[in-house]
Amino acid sequence: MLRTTGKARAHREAASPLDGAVRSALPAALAPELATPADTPPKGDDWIYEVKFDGYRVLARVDQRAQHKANVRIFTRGGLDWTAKFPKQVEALRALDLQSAWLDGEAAVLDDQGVPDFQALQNAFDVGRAEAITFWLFDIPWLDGMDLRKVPLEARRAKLAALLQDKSQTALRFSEAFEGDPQALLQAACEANLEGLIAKQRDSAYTSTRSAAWLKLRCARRQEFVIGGYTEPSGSRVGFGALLIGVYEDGALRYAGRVGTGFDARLLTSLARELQARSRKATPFAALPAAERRAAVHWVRPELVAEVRFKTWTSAGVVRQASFVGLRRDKAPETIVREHQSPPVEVASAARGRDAH
DNA sequence: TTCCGACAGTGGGGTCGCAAT
DNA sequence: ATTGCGACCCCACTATCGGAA
Repeated sequence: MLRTTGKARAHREAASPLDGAVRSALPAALAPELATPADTPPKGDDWIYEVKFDGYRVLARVDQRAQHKANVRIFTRGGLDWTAKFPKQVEALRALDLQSAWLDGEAAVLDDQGVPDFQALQNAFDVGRAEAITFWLFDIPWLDGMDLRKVPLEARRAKLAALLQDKSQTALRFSEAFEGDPQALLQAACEANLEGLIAKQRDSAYTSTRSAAWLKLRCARRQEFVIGGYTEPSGSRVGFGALLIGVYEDGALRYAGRVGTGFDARLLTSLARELQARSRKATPFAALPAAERRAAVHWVRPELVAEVRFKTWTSAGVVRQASFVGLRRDKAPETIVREHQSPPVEVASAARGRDAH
């Protein structure tokens, strides 16, 4: 099944009656396989490792037997038809030496250092900038009438690599696999500022669900932030919605975004009490984005320090994909600044069991 | 019986398009 | 012209439930 929330689905079907027909072109059985988050690399040598591209997941359907224009279509993970956004890829897919196929990969834009840049990808959809987009293809669950989903991963990838031998073109590229000591590979990936690695079992089938055969190994950053405010909870949420966090820069508290996940119900309640006890009228942040000035926010005295795990800093200087780790009562708020050279990899953390297998 | 995977529901940043102001 | 909002993309995380073990 495609993974969308019930709410989102209802919105979409109400918005466009065509969407249902479009989604039906994407067989439920070919929904993209998802990786399971893991804290430590797997043991053993029956795994291969690929770069985790920070982009949009794409599934491409090619059917050259049909002579009409729609013989190549590109779908998002949610099943939306985004063919029109990738003209260069459509052309390149038509030129492949095959009759029919489903191809699985990630659309990404690389920066100067060869690191996938998510914001650059979003900008690339502007007119005339789609040239920068590359599909990094890593799987082929269907080829020339053959269902390859039960075929071992390495055999599928060999077929895919054979189709993508032309390295001169940038529209479509084969996502190379790496072998070796997983700790060292992950360390190297993180030092290269990559988002992480995907570990895949060599002989695994293509399962269309979240599978333990595909593991997501993240390069997470973490550091402390000063809590300067919080938002109201909504829906069934208790305590508060999100924390507004910041770091000191030239003696002033600079806004660094929100963190709204990582708390359980008990922590939401107890933290809310501590925040209310520090309530104040004026914002402690030096310069707030306009949207944040308008938002309904409660300000607090900047006395609490939160440790936060996040993926990247955005160009606006706020954290992306942040989650709360814990309060740091041992840290003085005035000492909290942006850490530029923090060790990026957290391979040493204890396996939490569930994620690791 | 216990455990685990899938799902729903919170929360985040960013872009786009469109309607309201 | 500006602002607000929802629909998309990416995602992290918790709570819950039903079926597998």
